[in-house]
Amino acid sequence: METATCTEKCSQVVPAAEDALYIIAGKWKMRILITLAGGDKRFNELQRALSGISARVLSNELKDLELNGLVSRKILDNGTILYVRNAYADSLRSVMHELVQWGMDHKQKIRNREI
Amino acid sequence: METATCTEKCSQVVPAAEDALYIIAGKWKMRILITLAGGDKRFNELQRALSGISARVLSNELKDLELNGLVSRKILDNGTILYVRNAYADSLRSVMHELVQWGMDHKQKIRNREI
DNA sequence: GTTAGCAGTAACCTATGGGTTAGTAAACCT
DNA sequence: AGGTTTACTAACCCATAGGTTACTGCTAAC
Repeated sequence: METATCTEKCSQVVPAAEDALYIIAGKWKMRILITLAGGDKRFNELQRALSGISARVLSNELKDLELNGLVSRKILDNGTILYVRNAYADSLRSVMHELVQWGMDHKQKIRNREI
Repeated sequence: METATCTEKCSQVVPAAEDALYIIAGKWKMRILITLAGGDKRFNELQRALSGISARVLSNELKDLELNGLVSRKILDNGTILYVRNAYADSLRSVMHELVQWGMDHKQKIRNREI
C-alpha cells in the first residue's frame, strides 16, 4: 500500500523533525554551539565572539539552549558565570553534518545550473 | 589549535546548514514532499490532502520547491497540471532521517526528565 | 570618586511567515 | 444555461523572531 497521505505519515514524522528544527534553526543557536565548542565563555565574551548578536537575543538563545540541555550555566567560586557546551550537544553532530553536506551539495548544484 | 571562533568556523559551516534549513524548515515543505511521495497530485488535490494550507501559501511553497528542483510542475496534454516530486528530493532522505531521529530521541529524553 | 566591565532586563520597533477572505478566467458537469 | 471545479492571484491581517537603545545593580580598576 503506497497511500501515504500527509495525515497518516506526516503526523508521525513531521512533528519529530520540527522539534529538532525548532531547536537548531534559530539564527544564532548553531553559532553559539560552535563558538562554545572552542571553550567555555562568559556572557560578554560570547557576545563579542558572535559579533552582531544583541544582549537580549543572546540571553534568550542561551535560555533555550539550556532548557534543551545543550548548554549549561556554570557559576564559579569567584562568582564568574560561564556558559558551557554540554556533551549532549555532540548528539547533534550527525544532524549538523547532514545539513551542512546537503546545503553544500545543493549550492554547488545551483551554481552549476544543474537545477 | 582549538581556537574555533565563530567568525572562522561559523562562516564556513553555518551558511551551508542555513541554506538547507531554509529549504526544508517551512511549515509545509516537508509535508508537501511527503504527500507527493504518495504520487503526483494536482493543486487542489494537494491542498485537500494537506488540510489546513491555504491556496496562497501552497502556491508559494510549490514555487520554492520548484526553484530548488525538488518538485516539478508537469502539464499534461489535456491541460491538467500535476505536481511531481523529483528524484532529487530523495537526496534529502538522510537529512530528514537524522532530523526525525534526533527529534524523537530528544523528546524521549525530555519525557524521561533526563534533561 | 568615577570610569569601565559584567550579566543581564525592559520597552519598543520591524520584517517576515503564514493565515483569511475574496476574486479571477477557463474548463467541466448536468 | 447555471453551478462546480481548477489553478491560481490580490489585498489584507497578525504573531513571532530578531533587532535597537537604554537601563540596572554589582564589582574591579585607575
